[in-house]
Parts: sequence; structure tokens; C-alpha cells
Amino acid sequence: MLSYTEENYLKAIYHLSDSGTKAVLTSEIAETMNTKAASVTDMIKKLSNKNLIAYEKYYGVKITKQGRHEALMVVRKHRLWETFLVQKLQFSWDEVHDVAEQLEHIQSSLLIEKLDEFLEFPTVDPHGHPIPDKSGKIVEVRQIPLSECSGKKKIIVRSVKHGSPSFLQYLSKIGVYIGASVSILDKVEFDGSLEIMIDSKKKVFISREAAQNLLVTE
Amino acid sequence: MLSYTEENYLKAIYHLSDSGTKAVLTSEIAETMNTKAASVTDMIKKLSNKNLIAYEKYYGVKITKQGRHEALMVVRKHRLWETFLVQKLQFSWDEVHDVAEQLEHIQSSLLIEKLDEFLEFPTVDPHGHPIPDKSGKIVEVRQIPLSECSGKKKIIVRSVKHGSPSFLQYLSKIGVYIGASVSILDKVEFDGSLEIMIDSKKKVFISREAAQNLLVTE
DNA sequence: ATATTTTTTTAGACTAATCTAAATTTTTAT
DNA sequence: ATAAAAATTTAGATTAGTCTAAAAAAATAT
Repeated sequence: MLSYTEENYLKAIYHLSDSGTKAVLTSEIAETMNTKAASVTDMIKKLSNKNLIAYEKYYGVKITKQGRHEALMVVRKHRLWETFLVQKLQFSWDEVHDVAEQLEHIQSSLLIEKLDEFLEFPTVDPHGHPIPDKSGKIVEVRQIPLSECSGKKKIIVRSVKHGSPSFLQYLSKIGVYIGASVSILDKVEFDGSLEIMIDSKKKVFISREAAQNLLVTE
Repeated sequence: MLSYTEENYLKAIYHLSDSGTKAVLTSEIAETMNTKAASVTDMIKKLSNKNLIAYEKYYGVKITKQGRHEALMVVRKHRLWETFLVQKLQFSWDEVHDVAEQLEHIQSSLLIEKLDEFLEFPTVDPHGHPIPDKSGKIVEVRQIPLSECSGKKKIIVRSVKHGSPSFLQYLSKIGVYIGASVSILDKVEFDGSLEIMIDSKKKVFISREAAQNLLVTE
């Protein structure tokens, strides 16, 4: 069984590796975990000994099949708890992250399966991120940043790339939510900002950064 | 802020001291925490330095006002989570303890207040134990062991003294639950066992130990 | 191609929580 | 009242996770 800290490292490596596809550097892990490279090296050795990652000195790590599965189970728990907090306890989507960071480490498969059932087997969390099922399977929907959309087609907001509380609060303020329908009215040459229409009733300008951080389907 | 371990020690001391009224010995703590006396001495010093307990060498510890409050907050969280697991996730009352032991350490006052509200401010948990409110207040209802009841008055089962999974499973099996109405039909001289009627429809014999572990109001 | 910079690893130390073994204090028994 | 037993504390060691400083390797820049 993995420790609290091991689970956190493994999850960080999973996310940094694009869901387990590419290698991750010691320094990247140190940055996202807010630790020093020396500490990361120590933990890398531990996870490597448990066959959760493949480690080659000085060349970073790659997550193994087993490691990917363990990481997915933590991600599953995190996202189910976030869904619970928003749907059942009336948290707003910008308040759930830190609490879910704690809840994701509760060890009880009975709990998580019952929670999943209670929530009626959701496939995405409050930020639009997919929830792995019991076996680790994810339903991936191809999404692109709003900043890369063209023309006047109907666009649906599917998820946020990075869900910082301040970005999420901003979205709420301007009326953007997961599932919202938007259309692009104009693109400003000067700074790449967009004028968009939300739900056919509200016009707003959003910056290029914001548009790059909103993932949509056309 | 208290560590996971400090919270557990404090909670154990609270329970062993009859809700903070009497002194507790090092060896008692060691026994319930499954640790050695030497480890307990170390932790006692830590909690004492934080003014959560009053410690006199060789004479055990007494919980302070502040320590009692901290312990009550952990107890509150434990019992609210148990209530959630049974009422919302359909756990049975013998399955909740170990999971609640983990959940009680989640740090978020927003979470616990919202959970309380979601459960509609319950006053007792699935084992009939009182749930402290936000400020630590407990509604104590005077209860006596079923073994000490006399005559044929109407008796209501209020709580279990010690809720081990096996005892709880046994109660379910014979049809006893919190709130059940029982009456005493006969007391066996030989071994102190009782013949009782449950909800005016089922007669069973229960041992003296079982009767001592069931708390009721007459 | 070699020197400089950057990244990574190693070595050694620290804290929290635990342990065993030894020393000390209290309790119990005669 | 004193000796034996039991409980408690102290001393010193261990493990997980972290750190700083130094050494080693890789990347980069001229």
C-alpha cells in the first residue's frame, strides 16, 4: 500500500507526463511538489523499487503500467470527491480542490464504489475533467482551446485546462460554466482577445490567456 | 494545528477519561493506541507542551479545557462521517468505524459545517452516540444498561456502549436497532441472561454481556 | 572542443513517531 | 517497613520524508 506522500508524487508524475505518455524530469517534479530536487531523487528511488516508475539516473522517470493504474485510482478518488462536494454539499467549483487533495487519500474501496454509485456514476468532475472508472478507464473527448476555434460554429465549453480558484471565480463572474454554449463574435488582432457570446444572451471580451485555458468542442 | 497522531492520542485520552472528567494512565493510553508506554510518554509531553493535557510525571494526564474542545471536534467529525456513511451511502452500522477513523482527520471547517447541514444536523450517530455541535456542546440523554432494567415498562434502545462490528452484526441478526422498543419477559437466575420481546413481535434470549452493552431509556 | 552553467545525485543532518532496553518511581505484598 | 513487582520514564536507535551543501553528470555556449 502506498503512503500519502507516495500517492502524491505518483499523481504529480502522472499529470506531468501527459497521463503517463512522456518522461518527467526531477526538476519538474520538485517544482510542482514544492520540494527540493534532492528530496525528489529519494522518492523516485522508492517508487522505482516498487515498480511504479522506470528510473534512469539523470534522465528522469517514466510511469509504468502499474504506476499509471495507481495514479488513476488517486485521480478517480479526487474527482469523485470534487463532484460530491459540488453536487451534494453545495461547494462552488473554486472551493473544492484543497479538500479533495485530502479526501483522495482515504483508503477504502467500499467507500469509493458507494460514493460513485451515490453520485450516479459521473463521467466528468466539476471542472470538466474525466473521472476514471473502477478499472481505470477514461472516456476522453477531443477538446481544443477556445483560442484555436474559428468561425461562427456552435461551441460548447467542456473543461478548464488549469482550474485555479481565481480563474474559476472569474468564469463564474462572466457566466461561463461547463456545458455553456458560446460563439465567437470577434477576434482582436492586437492582443488575441476574443469577444464571445455566452448562451445567446451575454457578450463579453476575454483575454487570450483565458481563451487558451478554456477547452471546448465545436 | 494538530497532527493526525496528536488528534488520535487526544481523542483516546478524551474517551478514556470519561469525556474529560478523570485522569488517565500512560498504560491505558498505550493499550488503546496499540503502542508502547515509552511512545505514550513522548506524546504526552508534546500534548502537554501545547496545553491540551495537564501532565504530572508518574501520575497520568488530565485533559484541559482546550484539549477537550479539540477532542470534541474530532469526535464530532467522526460521528458526522459515520452518519453520512450509513444514511447516504448505505453502509451498515458495523462497517463505518474504520473509514470514519480516517475521515475524521480531514481538515476543513467548511466541509464539516456543510456535511452537518446536508445531514440535517443530526444529534446522534448510527450507534446512538451523541454528536457534539459546532461549539462542542453535547445533548446527553441519561441511559442505563438493559441489564439494569426492572419490570415490564416500555424500554427504548438508545445506544451501544461498545460498538464492535461483531456485536453490531449480532444485534442486526436478532432485530435490535437504535430506537427499537423492547420489554423484558424474563430474567434467568443462572447466568443473568434475559428473555426480551423486540417491537412486540419477536422473542429472543440475550446474554448478560449483551444486555450490559445495550444502553436504554425506560 | 572545451569551459561554463545547469541539473541531478550523494552525503550527512533534522523532525515526528515509533521502538527496545535500562533506569527510576510507585504500588503491592508480606 | 521493606522487598518484590509493576508501571513509567529516560536513553539511544530506527524509519519516512525532508533539507543543505558538495560532488558528479549533462547541457550549453563560445
